[in-house]
Amino acid sequence: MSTRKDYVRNRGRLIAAAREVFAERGLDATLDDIARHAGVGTGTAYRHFPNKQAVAAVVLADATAQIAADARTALDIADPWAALVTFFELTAARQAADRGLYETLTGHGDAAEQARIWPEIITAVTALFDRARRAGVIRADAEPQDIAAVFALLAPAFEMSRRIAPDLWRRYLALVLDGLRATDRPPLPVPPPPLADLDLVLKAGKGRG
Amino acid sequence: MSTRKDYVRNRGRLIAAAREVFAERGLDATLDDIARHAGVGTGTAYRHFPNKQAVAAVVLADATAQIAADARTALDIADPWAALVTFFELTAARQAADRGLYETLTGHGDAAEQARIWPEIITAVTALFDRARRAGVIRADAEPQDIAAVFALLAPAFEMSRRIAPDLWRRYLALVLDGLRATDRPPLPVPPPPLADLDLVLKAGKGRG
DNA sequence: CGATATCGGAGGCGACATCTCCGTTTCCGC
DNA sequence: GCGGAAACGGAGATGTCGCCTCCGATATCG
Repeated sequence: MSTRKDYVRNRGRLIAAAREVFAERGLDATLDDIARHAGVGTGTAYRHFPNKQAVAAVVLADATAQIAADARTALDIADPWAALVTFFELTAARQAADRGLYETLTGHGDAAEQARIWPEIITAVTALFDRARRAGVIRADAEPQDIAAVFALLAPAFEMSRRIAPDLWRRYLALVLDGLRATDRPPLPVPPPPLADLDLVLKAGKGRG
Repeated sequence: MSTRKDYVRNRGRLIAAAREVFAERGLDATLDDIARHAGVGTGTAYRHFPNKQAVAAVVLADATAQIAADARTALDIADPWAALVTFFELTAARQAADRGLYETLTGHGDAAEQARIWPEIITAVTALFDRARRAGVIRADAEPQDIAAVFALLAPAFEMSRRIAPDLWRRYLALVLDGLRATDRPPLPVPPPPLADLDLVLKAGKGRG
């Protein structure tokens, strides 16, 4: 913990660069990439952080916390369905803009970060779902853990958006939300995965077993 | 092209092993994996096939052709919505059982195989969509190219199914189909990607730009 | 049984990401 | 300013991994 000017400056540059690089290229980006983007040497990067995971943890901690906060904030919206839609759209927008973020949320990143953030998200979303169900605006057989699956489904939509049109994800989010809305439709054919298997839900989409 | 007993036997073993290995582990499986699974040496594998892509092409050619055939067959079903649902369920089931297949369809594999099969699929699905739209059972703003996106969205669901419960994908397919069905819902917020960008839709979900 | 096609799998090769080492540069207190 | 400690930079050592080749061993068949 130094106060030297160059040390502080480079630390700031590294974190800013990490934010941009992870957002654009995802968690596979190398620490060398980040160092180059920050305009510092790789040695400097490794002096500031023991490894790539440490940088990712710093950069992504508040991004994930933000998601949970958004879910809690959405409870302030009076209309239960509007609250749910607002939460999904805000969260999806954050993910569409940050590849590292949705990779983290959907299981490609640090398992510890997921284990920390998901229970928080699920708790907040459960409140949103309960309210929506009481109001009869969400299909009765939707469960809070489906949100983890929905985020996983949207990951390819975010990727498409990056390549084709920045807003394309809105189309497929709307499609999924319409499927989630209450109607006279037949019940979903299979129960959701048990909450205890949330980690498995998230790891899906990732390769290797 | 030999008729020696060991040659023919090993070729059969290799193709059978490739089918299993690609289905279970996806296109990232190595030809060495396939050889080991077939109980032959890697040298043998490389004598029968110039490289991994060649094996994949042999193994996946009929699987993808089957999808297109399924779409055409679905046109024989009288009810337009039932035809669409049947096609999706059949195709999704095939993909859920074969990781190599959905990786190929959604852009992780050989670009040539995709370029060959997708126009065929889109043509057949366009007929299904047109009929459904005329009958008013599908939302008017759904386009045939959305099917490529829907398959991409389902890929994570297939992955989950493999890890958690073999039928879990049915839940999320049902959700998406319910979103696709005609109702009094607001139109989708963004147009679908142009047909000309189909290759970009498919490449999404894959890493690196 | 011998000629020849085929087999098997160790290992060469190239690519790639992680992280270290040490000569050079910057900083800051005196 | 000046000197020494702190920090920098980036070449390259290291380890991993997948692709594919080579050649001595083995199987097939006339």
